[in-house]
Amino acid sequence: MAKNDWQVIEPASHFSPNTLAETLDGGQAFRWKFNEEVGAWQGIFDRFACLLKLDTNSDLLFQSLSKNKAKSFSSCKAFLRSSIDWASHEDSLPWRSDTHMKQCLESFRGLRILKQPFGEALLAFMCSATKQIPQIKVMCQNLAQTLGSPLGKNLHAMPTWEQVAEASETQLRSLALGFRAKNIKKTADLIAADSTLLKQIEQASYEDAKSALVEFPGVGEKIADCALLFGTDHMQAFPVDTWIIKVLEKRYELEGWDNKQLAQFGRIHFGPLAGFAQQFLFSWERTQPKVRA
DNA sequence: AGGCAGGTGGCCA
DNA sequence: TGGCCACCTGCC
Repeated sequence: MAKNDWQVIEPASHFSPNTLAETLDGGQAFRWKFNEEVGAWQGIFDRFACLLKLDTNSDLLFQSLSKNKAKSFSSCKAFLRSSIDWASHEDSLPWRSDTHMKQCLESFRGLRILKQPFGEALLAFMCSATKQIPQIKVMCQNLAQTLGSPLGKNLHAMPTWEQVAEASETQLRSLALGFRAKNIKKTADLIAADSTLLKQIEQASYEDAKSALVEFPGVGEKIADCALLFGTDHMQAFPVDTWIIKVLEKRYELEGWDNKQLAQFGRIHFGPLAGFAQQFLFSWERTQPKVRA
């Protein structure tokens, strides 16, 4: 691969190798893997495939693997939310008064929230119920390979919801979706039946979008918050999953609070960037060595 | 070998 | 409201 195929997509990026990995492959997106041969992250988002790697001077380098290289480049910038000043976002989190938050920030400087296509985020997180990251990645890969549009070189986009709707529940089950298949099929039918529905939800306020999302079968508060955090600009969305429950109980002494109360605590304590804070808590907790009883 | 995993929905008191 | 349980599937 010729050197000049690489373009600087973000000069002097705020990423470390670790936080780039954690951002791309730490549980918010499921279509990235490290390509050992090339020494770069290879990923697919929207209708684009590309490579990303950090240069020694911490420039972030990009190489398109799909057609329409110019559009691929600008779309990847949007996907990375490159225009956001992430360092000042970090500074605005309540680390001054919250020692655990401070520790998480110090461990994951440069971590950020990606901007995935809304429909993709919703689909991926509908797959995520009681699954671990490697298995969610398999489901997404199966969905893309079987139902998504080809991008060349055995690369496939995630299917649109209309494409999902064309599959039967049985077919979806054969893609290792398990009991999620039924709800994903029903949700796909609802979305396919109203061509503006998903766009309307995407453009609605946080509260309105969340109420609309939880109407879909198989979408509760947690999945709705994930779709909104990773697929829209609503960074106040605060997904409460098992990891976050653990942190809030242990570090914030909130034993006995239910998930709704925990979500409310998160949005109040961490503020308008609660979802960004959540990602630090999540990454820290997820990468802690397991303690054996 | 059985229990559990980035949940949700249904049923029961 | 609050607690309990089934639900696919793969991995420890």
